[in-house]
Amino acid sequence: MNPILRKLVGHADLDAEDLSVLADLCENPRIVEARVDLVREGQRPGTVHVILEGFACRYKLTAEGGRQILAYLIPGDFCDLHGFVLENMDHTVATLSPCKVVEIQRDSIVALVARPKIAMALWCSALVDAAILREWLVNIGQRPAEARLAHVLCELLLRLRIVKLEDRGAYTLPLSQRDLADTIGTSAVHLNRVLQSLRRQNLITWKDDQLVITNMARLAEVSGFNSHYLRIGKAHQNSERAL
Amino acid sequence: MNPILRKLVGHADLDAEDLSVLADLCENPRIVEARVDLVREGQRPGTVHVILEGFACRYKLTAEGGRQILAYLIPGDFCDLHGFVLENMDHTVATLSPCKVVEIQRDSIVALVARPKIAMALWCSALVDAAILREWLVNIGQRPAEARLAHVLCELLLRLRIVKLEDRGAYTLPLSQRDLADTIGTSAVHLNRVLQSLRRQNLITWKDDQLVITNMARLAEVSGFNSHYLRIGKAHQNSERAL
DNA sequence: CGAGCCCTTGAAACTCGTCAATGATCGTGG
DNA sequence: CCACGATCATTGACGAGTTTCAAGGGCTCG
Repeated sequence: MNPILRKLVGHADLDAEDLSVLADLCENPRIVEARVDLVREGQRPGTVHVILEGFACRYKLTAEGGRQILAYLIPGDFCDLHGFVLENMDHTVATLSPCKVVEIQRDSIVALVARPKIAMALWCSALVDAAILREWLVNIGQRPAEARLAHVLCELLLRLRIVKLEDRGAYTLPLSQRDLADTIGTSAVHLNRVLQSLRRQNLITWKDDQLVITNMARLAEVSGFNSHYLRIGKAHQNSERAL
Repeated sequence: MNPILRKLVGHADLDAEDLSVLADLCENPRIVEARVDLVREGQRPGTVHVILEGFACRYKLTAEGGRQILAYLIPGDFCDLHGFVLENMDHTVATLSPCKVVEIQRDSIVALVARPKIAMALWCSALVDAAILREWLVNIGQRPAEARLAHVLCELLLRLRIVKLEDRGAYTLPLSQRDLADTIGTSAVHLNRVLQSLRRQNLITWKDDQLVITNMARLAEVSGFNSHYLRIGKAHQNSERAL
């Protein structure tokens, strides 16, 4: 079952032909190993990348050598639709874990957005991405490191649930501590301490890439997490019936 | 001369009729005093607001009472085009200074986006807004407070230049220090100290809302500022000829 | 004239970053 | 096969950046 479908059905009332067009996109996936740049800052991508399996991210490097992760790209996410309108990328897209990726050609994208419901779903999805970015800014700007980390873990839980990659508070989190540090803007050392604080409070466990949120209510509380910005609608909640 | 035009001509090759349609929008502006919410989080705006004069912002409040400013809205900026697609706002839009604002009705927006070049220009403009948001995340996540402040001031210089509200490094900055603190995620006290550090280095002066960047090269250097993400193209640089 | 807001400054406390060292795991090549 | 280097997680000590608390001065406005 295709994560693109799972994601987009939450944003628009796709009909059978829409679904089959989307399913056809995933014909020839490519396996990409971890830590590979898919599209680099300054480039103009000729194709659109979609993640089918694994974790990828957007990031930017600073002159001082720091890396800021700007977004996580999880199965079902389109990486570079903006590259279609603007000349070149203002950031880099890279895999964090091994990934299964499809590259969609320009023609296919044009065919996609010619279908009104799919265009609507992609449009909504882009707006949710922007809302996530705003929430990250609040997160990094206003909260202490422990709350920042907790917030990111809460958000991932809900995003992965949409594409059915979460099971009762548990999901695969194939990241290094440095990756997490670069997303919440702390040093790797401090991230480690904050992580252990969450473990000591019995809020999470994390071993062998398996993250388990053992107390979601409490984790959401310490992080000030409110899922509203993710716009998880009825369609997503009952996506088993919608499909 | 209309700031909407100044801004959009940089993104698309608008013809005479496009320009006149855009100019007609600004017929009945409204004066709004400082610190007034234009659209609140959770609401679904029925109209689209455009700033013609003054400074506004997007912001979110946290449970702990903190405010994070997510974007500055300056003359020519559309405040809530996304409200058209999604049900409700994930953040609040408010004036920071007294503003001249126009409210565009749904019908007029539909008429606007029916014109391909205007739709393209609005689309590009939204993508630049997203790029600015990403750069802010890098700014807050990776740089120390002094560089963060310097970066914001550099960005504003260039954005205001596009709409001809900057003159040889000087522009009107009608914000309080608290506003700046809430944009770079520091306390107001620390912002004050960092501000004075920039003044002591003779990089800026700021008095009676008049900000002067006395050494742009140096200010850009200390903040790691690179204007690339703003996508200021040829059309903007020679906008006096384009109009 | 007083109230309120903004800017400014000092001192103390705290969060967080840097430096340094250790152990664990893992893939690679000798 | 084992040694080696590389990457990652962990911990301690120290210092820098930043917050909080507190107080005072300048300004506007009622």
